[in-house]
Amino acid sequence: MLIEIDFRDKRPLYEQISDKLKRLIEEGVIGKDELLPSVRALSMELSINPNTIQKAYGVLDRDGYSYSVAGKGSFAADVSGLLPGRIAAFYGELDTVLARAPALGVGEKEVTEHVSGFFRDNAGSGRTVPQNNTGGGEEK
Amino acid sequence: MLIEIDFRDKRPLYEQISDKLKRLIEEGVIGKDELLPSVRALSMELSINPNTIQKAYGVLDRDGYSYSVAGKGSFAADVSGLLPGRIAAFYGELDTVLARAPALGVGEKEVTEHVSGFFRDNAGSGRTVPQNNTGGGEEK
DNA sequence: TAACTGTACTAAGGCAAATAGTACAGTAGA
DNA sequence: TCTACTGTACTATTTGCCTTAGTACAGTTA
Repeated sequence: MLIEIDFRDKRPLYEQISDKLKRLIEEGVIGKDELLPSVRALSMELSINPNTIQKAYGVLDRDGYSYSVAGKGSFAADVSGLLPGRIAAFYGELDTVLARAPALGVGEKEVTEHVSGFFRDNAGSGRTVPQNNTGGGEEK
Repeated sequence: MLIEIDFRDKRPLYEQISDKLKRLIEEGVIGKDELLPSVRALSMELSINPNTIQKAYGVLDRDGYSYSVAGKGSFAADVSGLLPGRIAAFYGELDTVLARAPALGVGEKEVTEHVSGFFRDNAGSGRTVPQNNTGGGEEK
């Protein structure tokens, strides 16, 4: 299934779930206005209390990754507007990791080569962000 | 002082303390076989319960960053043997961050330029890992 | 001997996460 | 309308981890 729980992960369940759903929406695996699994269905599938799923969905709504309609369900939102912030966060996390390089004796050359290797290996799956859905999705 | 507590950080105090001490030892700020502050002294300085400091020191010992001798104190260990593992972990974390790049539309070019900028800005503080202490330090 | 060191306990309080159960309003199809 | 789904909002309880508090013991050093 799309979502799997790692019980060795010390992070809260609701955080794992919301994070994974965020990434699926970011990557376009769950498209704009697509119906997310219902709270109760996902709770049964993962054998997790519905309240925990509800909390995860509340985070998604709050952070702009989904919108919920009582009686209908929760739908993936248009996240194109979140792009600048997410890109800034990406570079911030990158800096946090890079900050440890000097103490490890890892220089710019090694990092650059590693980056090249990464993009070479992921050339096939390197899908561009699906941000050109303008026009097709009507607000339900 | 070398160690400061960030009470806005949601991580446990003992984890913050052990992490900061690890980095200080990694970077050579605390040299091999150098005496760490005592459990009680650090607990008073940070206004934290001694048990919390003790727990942090236990983590350091367990992870090979220090060795403790009852009656004498805790000393920074020789972490040169940990380098390969730490470098591997570094690249692992780097890959985790890079994995989000494609979905954000961030390509190899942008990442490489950002990396160059990072190393350019940190040129002064970019100290090489102090791994050539072989011979000087005797096991106490 | 005195003052330090690390270490090992027990006990208690606080807090967030997670579970359990119930209830209510809105939607959609038979 | 009836039924079954949907999200949402509560309260209560349990669980586990973190932190504090206090005490105790063995080893080291001046």
